[in-house]
This record gives sequence, structure tokens and C-alpha cells, in this order.
Amino acid sequence: MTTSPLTVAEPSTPSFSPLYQQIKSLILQSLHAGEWKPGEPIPSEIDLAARFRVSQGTVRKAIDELSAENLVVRRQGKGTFVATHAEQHVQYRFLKLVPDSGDVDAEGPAEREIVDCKRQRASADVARALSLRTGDAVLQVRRVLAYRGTPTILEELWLPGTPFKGLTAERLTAWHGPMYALFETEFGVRMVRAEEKIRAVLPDASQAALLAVATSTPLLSVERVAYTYHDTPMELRRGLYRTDTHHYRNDLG
Amino acid sequence: MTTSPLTVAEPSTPSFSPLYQQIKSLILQSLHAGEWKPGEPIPSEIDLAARFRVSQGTVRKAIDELSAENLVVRRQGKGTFVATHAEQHVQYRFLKLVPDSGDVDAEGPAEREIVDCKRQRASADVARALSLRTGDAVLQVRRVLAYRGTPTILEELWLPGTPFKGLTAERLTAWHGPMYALFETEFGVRMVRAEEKIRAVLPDASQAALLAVATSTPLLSVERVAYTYHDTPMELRRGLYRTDTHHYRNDLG
DNA sequence: TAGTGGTCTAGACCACATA
DNA sequence: ATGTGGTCTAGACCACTAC
Repeated sequence: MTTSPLTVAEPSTPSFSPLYQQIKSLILQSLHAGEWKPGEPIPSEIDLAARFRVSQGTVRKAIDELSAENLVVRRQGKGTFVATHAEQHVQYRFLKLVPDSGDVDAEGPAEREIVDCKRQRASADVARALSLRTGDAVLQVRRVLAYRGTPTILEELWLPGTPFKGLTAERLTAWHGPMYALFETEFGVRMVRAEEKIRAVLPDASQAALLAVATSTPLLSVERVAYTYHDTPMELRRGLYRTDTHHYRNDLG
Repeated sequence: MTTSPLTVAEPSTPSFSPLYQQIKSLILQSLHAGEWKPGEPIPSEIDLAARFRVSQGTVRKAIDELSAENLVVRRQGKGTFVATHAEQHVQYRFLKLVPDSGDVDAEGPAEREIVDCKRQRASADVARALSLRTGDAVLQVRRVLAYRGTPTILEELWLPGTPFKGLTAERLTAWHGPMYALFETEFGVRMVRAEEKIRAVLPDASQAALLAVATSTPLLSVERVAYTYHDTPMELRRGLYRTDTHHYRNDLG
């Protein structure tokens, strides 16, 4: 391999990027462009090395980082696959609420009920969170999640109208499996990371009714913005969690 | 380098560990044993490679993982250093409470006030969290953290008595800087990771008084167990956070 | 100038999966 | 038997830091 790779890293260029970073970003582009679909394998390291005219080790390091960011999944002997929310053991990718007792349990809420799903115009704060303009079309979904008959999570979420054109309450209700898997397979929107802001709040009367608690019951307010590739916000979610029998679990490295 | 390394990895042994994992665990032992103190450099990759009779690349991969776990810090051209809570920009290693407004702010609470610090016997739940026996000696500390004069965090923490013999309210009050830095320099206890359980609660009368809020104000209850090397729990901390002007920020990968 | 970590390469062998 | 990712090595060169 003596010929030059795609982009020769100029020595002492002000903005310099290691070769493997350039390769990583090329692979990221292909992921985003949908060259390989979620769940499918990407080309082998050797193939990618040939394609980009670099060594296998350089491709390896690029994939190492993509793997660390959960964008791809390596499987020894089989290949490297585009990460997907479907076919994944974990039902709820970003949900950190777990029962106080069971730990190995690892089960998410069993019952889901869509309260409603309607198109509307983005309010100022929703628009800001989703990088839209106030008044742009958005989809609003409300639902309740229950553990063993006990309603525990009240969720309200907003999606940008354009990418999610055609999403209805019926399709949501008919869908069994992770909501993010539906977004992925039906709308080509893959959530890759999220930010949450957590507060303690008291519910208003309607919220309390949906969760079957008193309005004096403190609840966890979890506001999540989920992003797809290139840090594009694609979902705003506001959840109210009951924390009398469950808690939000967080690991700090 | 043709001679065998420390432990020859037997082929097809039931429990097999890659060489670099073995090296990592050897380095970890030295870290735990205090062979290199926090803030000090560890030997260069080449030296470690010679010491363990493996290639530099293998040592490199071991250090890569230690670095990803924040146990060491690499500095190009200078060396690899044992991570430390002192001399670190971040004042509060595990605190995720940030002002609603400021983001770049990155400032922790400016004022700290030790409410009290006393020796006592571990209750059942404190003992369980710290892997002690009920009745074992523990130190209990209570303090209030304030942002610009507004008390915002009420913290109650328990430390195992033996490793922290000699810790008093005076020493805590006299100490300026991160509490974990004091633990590190004065007691040789370095916290490397933590787990938090978060709930929404209402304060009792005394808690409300210390935070200057009504007993009807919902607060974030953050229970943290911090671990030193080898997953040994060394601190139980229960915090009550006001979330009217601040929020708990979490990034989900 | 010397030493450190950072990048890149090339090749060997291993473990795993599949046909 | 073949192809995949996983490990390990050895050596080259680069960038940063210190003396």
C-alpha cells in the first residue's frame, strides 16, 4: 500500500485529522446515507481497507470508535453490523427506570397505552428543542406505560412533522416492539444518542389522574431530546415517572 | 521478544484472557497498591512493555482501556499519569446538577457548609451499601451546598470508619477543594466510579428548613454509592437537590 | 536533542461462525 | 475450508514537551 489514500493528511496543516478519523467520518457518511441498513452487515475490515486505500488496522481503529458509540456492533466470526433498535434485546434503549427490588429483572413496562396522537403546530419551546421554527408542523403523542397493571410512566413526545409524515395513533397502537424500532424501519430515522434533564415536580390534576396518584405525589420529570446522526434532534420527550416503586438508575464513570 | 510473557495464555483454556487484559489487571494492581501515586506519571509504555515482556502495542491497548475508564490520563509528549481528583479542573467529579440557564458556566456550588460530622454505628441499610456489618463504625457527614447564596443541595454521607480514621468536621471545614481530593491525599482512598439511584421526594421539616423550602416542594433524591478500586464501596451519599433553578443533566449514549 | 505518547502499517496467528 | 473479527508483534514516522 504505497499509493496515497483519499485525502493525504498534509503535514503541519492547521486543522489536522488522523487518517482513522477521516475513515470514521467516511463510514459515518455511508451510515447516514443509508448505504447499509440497520441490522445489515457493513463490508469487512479488509474490504473497507481496500476501498479507502488504507491498512486494515486503520479501518479497525475507525470501527472501534463507531462501536464504542453504539453505531455499529461487532460480532466475532460474522462481521460488523449497523446497530438497530429492532432485534435488540433491550426493549427500551434509553429508559433508565428500574424496579426497586428486581435488578436482574431487566424487564421494561409490559403494557403500553397510546392516549392520543395528533398533528399540531410547534410551540416556541418545542420548536427550539427540535431546531424547528415556531408554528412548524409537529406530531404530538401521549401514552402511559404500566408495570404489572400499575401505570408508572406518563409520556408526552413531539416529533418533527416532515420526517414522520404518515405516523398515526393506529400505527403506533398496532406496533409491538420498541418505538424507536418503528421510527427506524418505517421512517428511516435512527436515534443514536440523547440528553436528559431531570427534575422533581408535582403533577397537575390530569397528569395525576392518568397515573392514578394524588397531586401531592412528587414525580420525576425527565425531559429527553434524542438525536439522529450529525447531532440532529429528532424527538422531544417529556416523561413523568412514579418513583415510589421504581428509581432512575445512573452509572457514573 | 520470543520468550514467554508472565503468564502464557493456554490455548483453548476454558477461562481465557487476552494478554492485554492481563497486563491491564497487573497495572491496576500497581495502581491499587499505590506503586504510583495520584498525579504522578506511570512508567512509559516502552518501560512497561519491557517489564511485562510484551510489545509496546499490547501495553498500549491495556492503557487505552484504563484511560477510557478515567483511571489514568495520557498527555502527549509528557507521559501517562495516575488520575487524581486534585489538580483537576472539575471541582465535582460526579455532580450532575447544573443551572437551568448557564451551560458553559460549568461552575459548581461556591459555598459549602458542614452541618455536622460524627462517628456512629452503621444502620442496616448503610451497612449493606458499604459492605459492612450492622453496628460497624461509620462516619456521618451532613452539609449544605449553595449557589450564590441559595442553598440548593443537602447532602448526608457515610464513610466506613476504618479507612477514614481521623476525619473530623474541622478538617472538612478547613479543606478547600473537592472532598474526593481530600479522601485521596489524606486517606489514600480514590473513588473511581459511582452508581446513583434517583427519585422524587418531599422533604421532612428539618430538611426543608436547611434548604429554605416548603415541605411541599418536590426535591430530587439522589442516592450515590461511590467505589474505589476492585468495586469496593467506600461512600454512601444521599443528596436532596432543589430543581426549581437547576436540573440533573444526563447524557445517554 | 531526546523522550513521550499518537498514528499507521504489515503480517502472523487465534477464535468463532458458517457452509 | 473459508472468511470474519480479535489479538499480538515489530517497526516506522509524526507531534508534542522538556532540557
